Amino acid sequence: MGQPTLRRRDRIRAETSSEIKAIALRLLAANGPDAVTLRAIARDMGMTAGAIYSYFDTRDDLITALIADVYGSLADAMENARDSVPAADPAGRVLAVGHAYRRWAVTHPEEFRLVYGDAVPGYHAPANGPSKDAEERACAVLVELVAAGRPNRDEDPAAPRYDWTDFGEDYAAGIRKLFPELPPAALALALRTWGRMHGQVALEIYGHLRPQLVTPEKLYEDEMLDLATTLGLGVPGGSGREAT
Amino acid sequence: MGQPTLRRRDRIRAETSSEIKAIALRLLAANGPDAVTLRAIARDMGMTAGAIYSYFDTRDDLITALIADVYGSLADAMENARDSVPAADPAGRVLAVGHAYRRWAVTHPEEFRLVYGDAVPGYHAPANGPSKDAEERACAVLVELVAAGRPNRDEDPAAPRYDWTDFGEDYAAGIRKLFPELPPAALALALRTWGRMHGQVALEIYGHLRPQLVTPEKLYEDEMLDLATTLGLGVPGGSGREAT
DNA sequence: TGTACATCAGTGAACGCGCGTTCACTGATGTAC
DNA sequence: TGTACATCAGTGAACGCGCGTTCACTGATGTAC
Repeated sequence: MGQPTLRRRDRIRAETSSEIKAIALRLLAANGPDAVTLRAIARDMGMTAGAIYSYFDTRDDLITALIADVYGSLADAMENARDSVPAADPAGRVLAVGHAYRRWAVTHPEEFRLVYGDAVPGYHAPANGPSKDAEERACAVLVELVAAGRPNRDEDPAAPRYDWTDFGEDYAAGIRKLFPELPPAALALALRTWGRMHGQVALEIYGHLRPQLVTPEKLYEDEMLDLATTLGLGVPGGSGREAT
Repeated sequence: MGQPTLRRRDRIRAETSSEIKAIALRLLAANGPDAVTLRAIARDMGMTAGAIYSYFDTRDDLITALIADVYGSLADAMENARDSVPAADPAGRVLAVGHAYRRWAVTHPEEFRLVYGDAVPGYHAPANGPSKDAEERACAVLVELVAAGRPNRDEDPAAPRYDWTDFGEDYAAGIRKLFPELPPAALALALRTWGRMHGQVALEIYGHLRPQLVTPEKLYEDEMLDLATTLGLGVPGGSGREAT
């Protein structure tokens, strides 16, 4: 029975690999991005720095894996938020997803910086992007929100301004496979939605809102309500067909 | 005549100090934040690293000065944009300022990261914020934009939700001195405006929009048009009183 | 069950690197009379 | 105008630091018969 034992070694390998990432995250959250070094991680694990090289070829590979994990957890949070509100209440879903985005960022500020800033000094992301999957999942959630409002937005003057050549080829293909009937303007609106959630959150996390504004969540709430209106989704709690 | 010569020394001091910052900026723009080190700057100037210490007490002091300068240039760009459109066309002003914000960021991506991200590894900003003046100038521009739309926004349901205790004391005081009749809800709206400009720009600069979206300026244009509507400013080119 | 061999995770010491910062000094520039 | 002194910008060598990465090695774990 060579299989079970081989599997045992593999399992231990996978566990150690996870532990490396977990400790890297802990260091990131506790002491900021500068603290995430191979030596510090090894120190925390009671290992030698060199040992990490049997798990990750390079420091940047580790960071890349970290970003993918972290981005995945943000995508999880967004998906969970979406699923926590019935599809019949699309405005409610926008609010839920929006607040999940901010909530996640406020609870995981260093992770937010890792994904959306240049948290780690000297890190260079691989060419194809460090975490295409998670980014696509997050995007899909937004596209779904926007798509729900389409019936109320048909007269949108901006609609005819977009066609698929406005988007990256691979990216557009990926999204169209998930939403075959989606018009390009809806994807544009989804990206605008993302930007709108992102703006206030980024300002808050990077400390540009906090001393000046005492109640950022109130401001964000207003922004999300206005966003739901822009998307033609009516008012939270409604069916999405009843316009304001 | 001791004065003129004393002034000469002072002038040379000021010039060298400026040159240090200029070279730091050049390094930042050319090679990214990791390249901004005292040694690299000194190397570029044909000086010794230690010499910089007669101009800046510490590396962080230099970075702080840099941020203040850079933020000031962004504030300049915003003020110029505002002044390039007559006050009678408030929606046009929103578009001008919005595009100036993005334009500046796209032309100075590293500087944008310096101000709004954590560009420089190991840098810790001073307690009172590295560039309160420039931030206040930029904010004032936005408040002015929002204030211009007030007549058309009196029925805004969000208006009564804010009072001055929602804002930092010093910050509120500074703004109220500039705009004595401003209601707190207008300041809230100004911060939301900022967030809205910032979101898409930050995504673009940090590379989250670019491969997926080919025409970010088009998307941004739409966002700014919608923003002008939200602010109750009507349509660019109009007087601001004629609602859509 | 027992023995000979293979695998491989982790060691520990070393490498070269560039950094911020300090300090005793030199030499040109400016000052006072 | 000339001389004695003060200022002070910049030198150059050194400090200690922590980093990523490499490599020959050890010793426990697993494999084959």
